[in-house]
Amino acid sequence: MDSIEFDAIIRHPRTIIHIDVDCFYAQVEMLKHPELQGKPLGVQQKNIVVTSNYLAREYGIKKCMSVQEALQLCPEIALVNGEDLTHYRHYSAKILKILHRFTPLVERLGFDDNFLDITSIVQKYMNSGNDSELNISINMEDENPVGKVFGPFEEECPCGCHARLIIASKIAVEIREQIYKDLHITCSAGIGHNKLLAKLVGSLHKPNQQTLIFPCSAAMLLSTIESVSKIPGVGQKTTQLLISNNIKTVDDLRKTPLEALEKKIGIDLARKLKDNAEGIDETVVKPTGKRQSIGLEDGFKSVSLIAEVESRLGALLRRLTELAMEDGRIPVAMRLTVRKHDFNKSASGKRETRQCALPKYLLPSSKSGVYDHAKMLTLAMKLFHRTVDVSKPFHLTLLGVAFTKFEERSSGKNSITSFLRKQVAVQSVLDISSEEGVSDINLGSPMSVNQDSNDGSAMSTTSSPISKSIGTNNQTVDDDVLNEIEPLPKKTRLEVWLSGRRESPSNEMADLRLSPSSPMQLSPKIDAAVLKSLPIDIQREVTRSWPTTSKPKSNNILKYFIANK
DNA sequence: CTGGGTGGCT
DNA sequence: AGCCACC
Repeated sequence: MDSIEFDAIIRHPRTIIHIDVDCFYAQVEMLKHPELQGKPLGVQQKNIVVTSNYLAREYGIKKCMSVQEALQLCPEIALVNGEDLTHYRHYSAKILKILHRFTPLVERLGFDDNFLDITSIVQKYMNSGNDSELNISINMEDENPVGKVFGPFEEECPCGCHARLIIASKIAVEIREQIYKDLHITCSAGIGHNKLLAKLVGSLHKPNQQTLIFPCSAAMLLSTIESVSKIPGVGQKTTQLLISNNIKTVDDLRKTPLEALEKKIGIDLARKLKDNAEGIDETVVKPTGKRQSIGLEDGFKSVSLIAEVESRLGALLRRLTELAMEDGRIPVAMRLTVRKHDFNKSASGKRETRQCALPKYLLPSSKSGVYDHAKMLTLAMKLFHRTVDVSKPFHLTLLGVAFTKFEERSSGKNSITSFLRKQVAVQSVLDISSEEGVSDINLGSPMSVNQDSNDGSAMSTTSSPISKSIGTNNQTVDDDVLNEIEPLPKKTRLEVWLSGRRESPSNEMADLRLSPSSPMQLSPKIDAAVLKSLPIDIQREVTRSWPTTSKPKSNNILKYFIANK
C-alpha cells in the first residue's frame, strides 16, 4: 500500500464543507416577490419548471418538470419566469463574497453549489482556540457537532478528524448564518473529509439544515444512496454504460473487481468509481477563478429565417456585451452555438459550435466605452454561415453566443498592455472615422440597427452601420477578419423590417405574435409585397411547408410569424 | 412537450 | 469542436 492510499483510508487530513443554497432560483424570486410568501412557487424557463420552493415540492413538483405537469399537480402554483439569470448571478456573486470571508478555497459548481476547504481554518482553531483573521468565536468547549450527523457515533478515528469535523460543523453554522443575515437566503451544508462525502451527506437534510459525516460512516453513506447515478460525475451516459454491465447500485460497483471494471468502462473511470464506492475521493477543492466563458443562449421552437437569426443574435449580443463590461476583462474570442431541429428525434438535436477570434477593434475603446455592435453582429453572422448552410431550409431550436477567451491583464489599468490597447482602440476609431465620415458611423450608439424606430419606414431612408460597412467595402487596417466575410445580400424589406423591430430578451418576435383573438398585425397586403420582394430561393423557403410531427402546414407566410413559444 | 448556463476531457 | 457532466 503506497502512502497516498494509506492517507485515503486511515488518515483524513482535510476538512471540507459543501454549501448548497436551497432551491436557489425560487428563493431569489421569493425575495423579489414578497407577496408570494407562503405560496407554492415555481421558476419557469420556457416550458419547464426548473425549480420550485419547498411548498411547491410538497405537491410533488420536481426539478425540470414540464409546466403542464406542474400545473396538474398544483394548479395554484405561482410561476415566475426565470430565463434571465441576471438576478441569480447577482446573488450568487454575493454568496461567493461571503464564503470568501472564510477562505479563498471556494470551488463553485453552478450558481448555488460550493465546496470550501477549511482545513487550515480548523487547524487554527485547534491550535489556539480561534482564528485571528477569521473573527468568529466558536465554542470549543462543546464537543458535540452542530446539526445532524449521519451514521452511528463510533469511537474516534485515530487521525483526529472527528475533532476537526466537529469544529467544521460549527463553522458551517457560521457560514449559513452570515448568508442568512446578509441576504436572507438559506443554505444547507454537508461536512466531511472529502468533497464526495460533504456533497452527498449535505443533501440528506434540507432545507436550511446541515449534516456531518465521520469517515467511518463513509461506506454506509455510499450504500445508502443506492443508484450509481447519485455519484457526482456519473451522468446519464455513464449510468447507462454501467447498467449495461449489470451495475446499478453502489454495492454492485463494490462487488465488481477493479480489473473487470477497467475492461468494461475504462481504467480512469473504473478507478474513480471504485474509490467513490468506498467513500474515497482525493480530488482537491479547486478555487474557482474568473469565468472562462461568458455566454447567453435562447431556445425556441423554430427559427428558419436569416433575418430572425440576425435579430435574435443582435439581442443576445447586446446583453452579452453588457455582461462583458460588468466582468471588466477583454474578450478575445467569440463562439456561436446553434441547435438544429432534429426530425429523427422528438427531443432536441445536438449542438454545434463555431469559434473565431474577436479582433481588437471590436472591443470597447476607452473613449466610447462601448462595443461596436454592428460589427459584432456581422462577425456572429459569419460564424452562423459557417455553421448553417442557408442555401437549404434550416430550422433552429437554439441560438447562443459567448465570449470564450479573455485578454490577460498583468496589472491594473495603468499597465502597459492597457496603455497599448487604448492606443489601438483610438487608432481604429480614427481609421474608421476618416474613411467613412464621423457622422455615418455611430460608435456611441450600440446596435443602432435594432434600436431604431419600430416603424420600418425609417430604415429605408437611413442606412444601418451594417449595410454601410458592406456597401462601401471599407478597408480599415483592422478589418483583417471582417473583410473576409462574403457580402451579405442586400437587405430585403422583410429583413429590414424584421431587424428594425425593437426587441426584448427572449421575446424578440413579440410584435409578430398572432393570437386567434387579436387582429393580425401584419396585413395581407404587406405580406404579399414583402414576399414578392424576397429573393426567389427565400420565397421558396418561406412558403415551403416543412415536415412536422403534426399535420402539414398551409403555404402561408403568416405561419412563420405565429408565436413559437 | 427539455432551460440557461458553466467547466473539463478528448 | 464535440461530448459529458454539473447545477
